[in-house]
Amino acid sequence: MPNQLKYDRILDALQELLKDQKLQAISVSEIAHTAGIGKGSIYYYFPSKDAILDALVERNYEKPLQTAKALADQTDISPFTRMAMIFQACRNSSSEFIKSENQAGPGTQEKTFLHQKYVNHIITELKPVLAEIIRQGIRTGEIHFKDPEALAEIVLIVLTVKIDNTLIPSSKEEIENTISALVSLLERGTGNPPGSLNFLKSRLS
Amino acid sequence: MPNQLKYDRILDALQELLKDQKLQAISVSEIAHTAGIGKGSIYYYFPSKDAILDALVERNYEKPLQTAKALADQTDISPFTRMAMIFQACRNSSSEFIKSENQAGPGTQEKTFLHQKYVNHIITELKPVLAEIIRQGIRTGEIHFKDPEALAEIVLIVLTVKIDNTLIPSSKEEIENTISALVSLLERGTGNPPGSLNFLKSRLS
DNA sequence: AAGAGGATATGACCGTTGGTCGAAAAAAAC
DNA sequence: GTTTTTTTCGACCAACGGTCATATCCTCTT
Repeated sequence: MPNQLKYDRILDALQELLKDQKLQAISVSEIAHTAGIGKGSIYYYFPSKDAILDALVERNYEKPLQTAKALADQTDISPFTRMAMIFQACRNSSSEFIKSENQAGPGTQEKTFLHQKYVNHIITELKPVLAEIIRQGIRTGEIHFKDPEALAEIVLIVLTVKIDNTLIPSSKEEIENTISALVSLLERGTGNPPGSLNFLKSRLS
Repeated sequence: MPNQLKYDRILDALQELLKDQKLQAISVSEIAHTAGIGKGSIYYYFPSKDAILDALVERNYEKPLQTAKALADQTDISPFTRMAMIFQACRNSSSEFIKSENQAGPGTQEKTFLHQKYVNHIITELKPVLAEIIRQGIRTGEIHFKDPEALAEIVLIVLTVKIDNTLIPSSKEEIENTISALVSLLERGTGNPPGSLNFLKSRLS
């Protein structure tokens, strides 16, 4: 909080360095040098090296998450439309930040917490929102399901894991197929006619 | 390869130490000492600290995966029973090895490759097996679904992510709920009567 | 204008780490 | 028994994350 400028400078530096190195290979001194400050200053703004990564993830996903959260209260929009908007928010937020080259070999496995963090962040933040939307859909009779929280979690897990595309790297086609299958499962699982949720499938960037 | 005994001793040591420490907190010297050998010898068997972890993951998931794979050909057993056995295999393999204390706070995120590896390994290895089982179920009319591969993937993603319990740490109760919801979704999504797949829910250890 | 006092910034410094290496010990080969 | 190869080892190294006493800056008060 004290000096937002330096704080951001540090985050920028880490983001820059992450583009072509794994986290383990980046030293705190390196971050400090890239940010144009002394190493000691890093620890004035962050308690640990890991905390910098946490903050970076936080910063990059704050905006899409906030807009997604705002949807929960828009009760005038159909639950399914709002669900589709959340789907879209997930897609945008991921493609913006994590553009890792998926080189083969065991080297890339170090950048994974970044992805883990992304998935974790999105799911935990979005789950209550989506659950609330589902709950509203249940109330209006548009959705039939017993446990809104669990359904929200299932949807978000599959969605984020597939969209992130790091845990189980797949072709674009496979991703589409899985999401299509998820939508089919949702339709039948929530008592909706086939094809009624098709708009959820809309293109992946 | 040269001396399988020492090799295994090292893996045992790491496994033991992982029970109550995160990977970063375990030093190579510590592993060596626990294994009862000199530090230098570690590097006679493994090229790096991370390679030890890789080997450990490999060793721990080989057996349950092999047995799960063997199920694919057991066409005399009902597809649902075989699915339940795969569910069980996932549970066993994870609970056996990954017993992380899920302390709150952002500190624990360093052990993540281990979990990422687990999830990735299980899903990619088990997906064709489960898909084949589902395909057989479709052929016999016990399951109604269009895309067996995608369904298998959805099931495995939710299952492993929840069972691993690292991406979205939850209480045992929440895990049960999510899996119950998945089963409900499966029942209705595959044209089966409610409750018919209940045995898939069987207790988590 | 002076200076007191907190906020900010820093690099030398510390304990420890992952990994290397030459040499010793053990085993194998002859 | 002697050479050769495999295996073991801990002292050693560079580099790391993190700490700290000190230094600089900024803002008030007088």
